[in-house]
Amino acid sequence: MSKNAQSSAKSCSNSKQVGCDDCSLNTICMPVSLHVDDIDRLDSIIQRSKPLQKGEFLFRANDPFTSVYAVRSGALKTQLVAENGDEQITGFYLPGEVLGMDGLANNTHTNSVQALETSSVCKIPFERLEELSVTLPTLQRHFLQLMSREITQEQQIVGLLNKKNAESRIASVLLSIAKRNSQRHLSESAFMLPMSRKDLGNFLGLTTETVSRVFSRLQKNGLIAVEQKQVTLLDTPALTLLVAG
Amino acid sequence: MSKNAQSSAKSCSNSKQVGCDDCSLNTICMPVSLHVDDIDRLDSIIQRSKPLQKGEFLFRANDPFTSVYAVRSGALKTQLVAENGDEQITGFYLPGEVLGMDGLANNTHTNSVQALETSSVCKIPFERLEELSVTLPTLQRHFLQLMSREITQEQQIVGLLNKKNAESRIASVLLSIAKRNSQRHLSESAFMLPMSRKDLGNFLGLTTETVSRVFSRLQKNGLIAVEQKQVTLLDTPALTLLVAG
DNA sequence: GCCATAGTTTGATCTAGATCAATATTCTCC
DNA sequence: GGAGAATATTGATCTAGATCAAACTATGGC
Repeated sequence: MSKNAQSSAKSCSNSKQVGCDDCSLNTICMPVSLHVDDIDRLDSIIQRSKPLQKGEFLFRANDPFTSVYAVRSGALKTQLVAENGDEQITGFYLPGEVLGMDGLANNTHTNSVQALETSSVCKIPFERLEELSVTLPTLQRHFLQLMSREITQEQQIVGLLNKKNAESRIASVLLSIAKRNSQRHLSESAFMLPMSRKDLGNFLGLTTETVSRVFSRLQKNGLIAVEQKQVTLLDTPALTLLVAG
Repeated sequence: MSKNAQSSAKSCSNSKQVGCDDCSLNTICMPVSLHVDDIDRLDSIIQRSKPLQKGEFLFRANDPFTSVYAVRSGALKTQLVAENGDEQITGFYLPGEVLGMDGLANNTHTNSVQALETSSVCKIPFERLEELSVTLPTLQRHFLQLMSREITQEQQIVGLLNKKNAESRIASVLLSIAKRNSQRHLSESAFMLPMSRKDLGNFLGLTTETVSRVFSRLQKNGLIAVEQKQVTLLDTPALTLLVAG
């Protein structure tokens, strides 16, 4: 059994055939109070396909927009590619999180989405979702909220990049992952980073070397323990203070 | 007549009582094909109030979310305020542009919005808009697109901050304003910057000094002419190249 | 018109993080 | 299991832009 398959099996708490109503992630991706038969209707439009292997693309920039996607297991990164070829990672997506709304503006995706490890997603065709939304106002509102949250998150990142040094930025990402893990009832103090130092640096506007140095320094100062991709937060209050500072 | 009143009268091509159907900005803020009576229905929910003076707030962070707003004249800035007090400007909004969608996520605004000069806005109560959207799917879709565009714009800014130097960032903002002016059939090579050097620096993650120096350098190299807030783009291709480089 | 205040410009110096470079470690695939 | 390729760490040096400092200029209030 490969390492990827292991980690996939571990992070995917649902078997392939499970529906939304049985999915342990439904409180994250669809935290709306829907009737049982409404959930069934939602469930009926959702397509589940075979998992993406590490490095595989879910879709690419300029692909036509058809659907949004909920992550079921694994982890993915979204990225923009500039004309000159250099890439900007715009986000990391963990189980329960929804991505793909970038494609709505022009019916074409601006981001490419790539699996960081073996990952599976639920594909939600947008036209079907829109039809469903007409009779389910709370579902409609939920999607507006998801998008609004995406906007405010991006704005937070802009603030992070403009106002914070390398240590704050790294601390912020670590705490963000911790928080999202705790929402999935996983450990919020010990976890596997799904992305490389390079990806993390790209996302945060830092070089690989700086990311590595900051990890070493945080470890030396007893705020975290790092062993390859395994990270343990040893002093969350200090990390929180770092982010604020 | 004050300078502000002049610039307001100039940039506001609509008198106070004009409706959406007569508003010269409707191709920007509501570029959806609506029937005449649908426009009237939209028009009927929109509230127009007295202009904001420079420095006045449209709303503040933590205010309850009730409405989104279309800029009719003037210019506004949106900003986040961190716990430690420092501010991050998240956007500048010009006539025809819609703001306030940040409040949808938690029914509370995360941004504060402040007038950079005398400005008037159309207030669009969101609940009324939602009701209207049920029977006007194109209106619904339009709002999703507005929000999607906001997400991709923020992502572009993240890329700008992470990958580009001071000159590129400034050039990028100048070209952005030029483009938005041209959409309003104003000059795209000569315009008044509505924001201070400080605001521009805050937005772009630069100090006032650096903004000032870059302006001087771009002027010395013949790419722009600057006289206080009046900017003239003298070599748009070179500026475009700067942004790409 | 005059003053106070805020905003802008320009110069000198400093520094966080980039860049360059070398080594070490971990994956990958035969 | 081993060769080669990624990926990560650590060190030395360099630099874009910050910071500190000092004029200079526009602007709003009286």
